[in-house]
Amino acid sequence: MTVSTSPMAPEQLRELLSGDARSVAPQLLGSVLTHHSHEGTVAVRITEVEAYMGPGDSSHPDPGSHAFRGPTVRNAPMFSPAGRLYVYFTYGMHYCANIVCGPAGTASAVLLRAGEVVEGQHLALVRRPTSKSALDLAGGPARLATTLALTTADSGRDALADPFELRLPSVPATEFMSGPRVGVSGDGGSAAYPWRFWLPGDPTVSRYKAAKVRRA
DNA sequence: CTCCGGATCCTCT
DNA sequence: GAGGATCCGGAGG
Repeated sequence: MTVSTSPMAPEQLRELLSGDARSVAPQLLGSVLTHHSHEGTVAVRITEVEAYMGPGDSSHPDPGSHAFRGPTVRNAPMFSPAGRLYVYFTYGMHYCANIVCGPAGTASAVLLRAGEVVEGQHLALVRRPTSKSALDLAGGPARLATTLALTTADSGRDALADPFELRLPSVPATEFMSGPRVGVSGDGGSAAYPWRFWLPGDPTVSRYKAAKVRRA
């Protein structure tokens, strides 16, 4: 797969990310997040994201957001300047990573849900030995975080500075899909919050699973 | 292919 | 004390 991204001055990129997550999220489709370490370099082209808002925007309260009830120790990076990482630990074993958006003081972030490993496939496979194909190296938010070696130690760090790089696509995605967010319980996961965005037809995007209906 | 349960512990109530 | 922005493997169709 051809990757076409363009370099951009960090301050220009940060300005772009300072919009709210719902408008920034689709612009991140096709972007490439790179992580360098002593182990090597892994780069992921983002194919699926979700927007989460904070309590500051009263016109769009987001009950699915970690920041819905205000700042806590865990979600503090969501309130920090655009371009930082917000990484959290969940289900007792998984990490998930967001790019913080919006101006400092608001809590707007984009969850990186899936991507394609475009550099460092071997290292990615070492980090995710259970992967059965290249497609699932970063096909899921926790898989993507593992592939890039992201943990809570990275939460609050700047994604636009060493050891990270973020490049937006040279041409923004002209077509993308949107729909309800995955795994969000309550109203926040309903069709009233169609804040999941993905590149149509990309094989790394998780197949949509409708919430299962249960009988009493 | 789909469905379902277990893993495992941090975070906030 | 409950539940989670998930993943994986096993059972069944």
